[in-house]
Amino acid sequence: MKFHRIPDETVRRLPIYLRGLLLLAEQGREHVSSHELADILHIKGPQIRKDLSYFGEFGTPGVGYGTKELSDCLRDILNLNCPHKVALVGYGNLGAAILRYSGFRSYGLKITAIFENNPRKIGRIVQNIRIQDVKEISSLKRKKIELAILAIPAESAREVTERLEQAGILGILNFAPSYCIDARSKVKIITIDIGMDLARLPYYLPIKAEIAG
Amino acid sequence: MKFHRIPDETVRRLPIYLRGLLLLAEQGREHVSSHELADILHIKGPQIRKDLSYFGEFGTPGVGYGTKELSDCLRDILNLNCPHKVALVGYGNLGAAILRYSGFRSYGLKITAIFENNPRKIGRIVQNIRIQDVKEISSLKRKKIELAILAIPAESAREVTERLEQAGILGILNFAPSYCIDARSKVKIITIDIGMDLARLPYYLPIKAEIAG
DNA sequence: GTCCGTTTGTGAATGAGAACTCAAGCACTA
DNA sequence: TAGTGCTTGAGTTCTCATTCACAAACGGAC
Repeated sequence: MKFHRIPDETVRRLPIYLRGLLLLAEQGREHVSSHELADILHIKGPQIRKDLSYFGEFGTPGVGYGTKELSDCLRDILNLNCPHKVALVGYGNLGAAILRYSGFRSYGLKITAIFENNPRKIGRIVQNIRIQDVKEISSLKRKKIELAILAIPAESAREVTERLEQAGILGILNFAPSYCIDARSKVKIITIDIGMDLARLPYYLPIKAEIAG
Repeated sequence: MKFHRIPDETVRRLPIYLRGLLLLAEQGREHVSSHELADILHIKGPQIRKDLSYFGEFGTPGVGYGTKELSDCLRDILNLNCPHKVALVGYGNLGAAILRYSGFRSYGLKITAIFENNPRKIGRIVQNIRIQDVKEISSLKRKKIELAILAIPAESAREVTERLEQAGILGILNFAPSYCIDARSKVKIITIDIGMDLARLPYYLPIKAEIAG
């Protein structure tokens, strides 16, 4: 294994591999070949092998990958071994849904702080967490929280992002449109834009009004 | 403009262009250059021009693109001119949040049917829509609904997807893990996997425990 | 009507990622 | 110890996407 820059797409797939392996390990499987994993995850075998080879040699020829070993390694690579505290900014419909979403916990990610704009929500306690004023975001530095989920309207996204950055946040999962956020920010931002994804779905409907050229 | 296969990535960006243009038109801007649009949307100018050139010639040299004209054309291309009814499957935390999300409406997309598994929710009326049993999904054919949003647990994703397909659904916005869904389905499926996106965020944290090679 | 500054549309060049292929390696058998 | 059947790891090829660069086109000034 030589040194290589690791493609973004590879990193994007690592959590998928991890989930598949955990599933198999749960079922009692000790080994799995890249070919079988490919069938399960709908990702081609060579793709899986190449992705993994960027990080080391985890498999044994003739046998495959140890489900337990490889999932442990992937946890290490993804930095999911130590638990991470996450701040949730915005407790509207989406924020509330995310707080209640349980899928994060198995990866050691836990929401431990919530911030809101709306004075009527500030002070309320949900899931044992007191909702704080957005102005108190700076307190995150003290609490050593490095990750945040941004579930607020587009208008305030830029300002809040800057505030998070100043509070020492290093990674953001952002649900606001990506253009709302300062492009030259040093923080790693992963954007999920549900509206955009739904808006391009009708494009694929077969009965399509062609536009004049 | 010669005939070209249109790249997926281009289609993915079209709604972004549309949103930017609508924003500018609202502000009273009549024209915009690709360079200015690039600054706003954080997408390079040549990229924008090339993307648009796949569909026709919308701009005038020396002037730029008409905000109104181009946004109308993009609406046509994206098939967002006629209103679309959307079925929401799964009325848990996420489903409820999506129902209340208003961003869809400006694109002519409206949720007009809701399905659930949980007998305690079936029959309830939310936003003037009666929650139906998942078993009644076949009724979508009669109602001429072609799009669906899937906000259900991973376990039932495969079965429900098949049901949707049989009911004539042609496009799905899916929030379950992508491997849960039959890969050889003919329906267009766009998957959003929030858990996966959050799980790879810690990878980018600078203090990273390197794994042994 | 002509010149000038600006902006488009697009072929060509570059870059990134996916897929293919196969030599090398391991388990198992005898 | 040698042979067989799988499976990995990685160099090569191929496909797709982005960026560059420039000729052609337009508005406005004079």
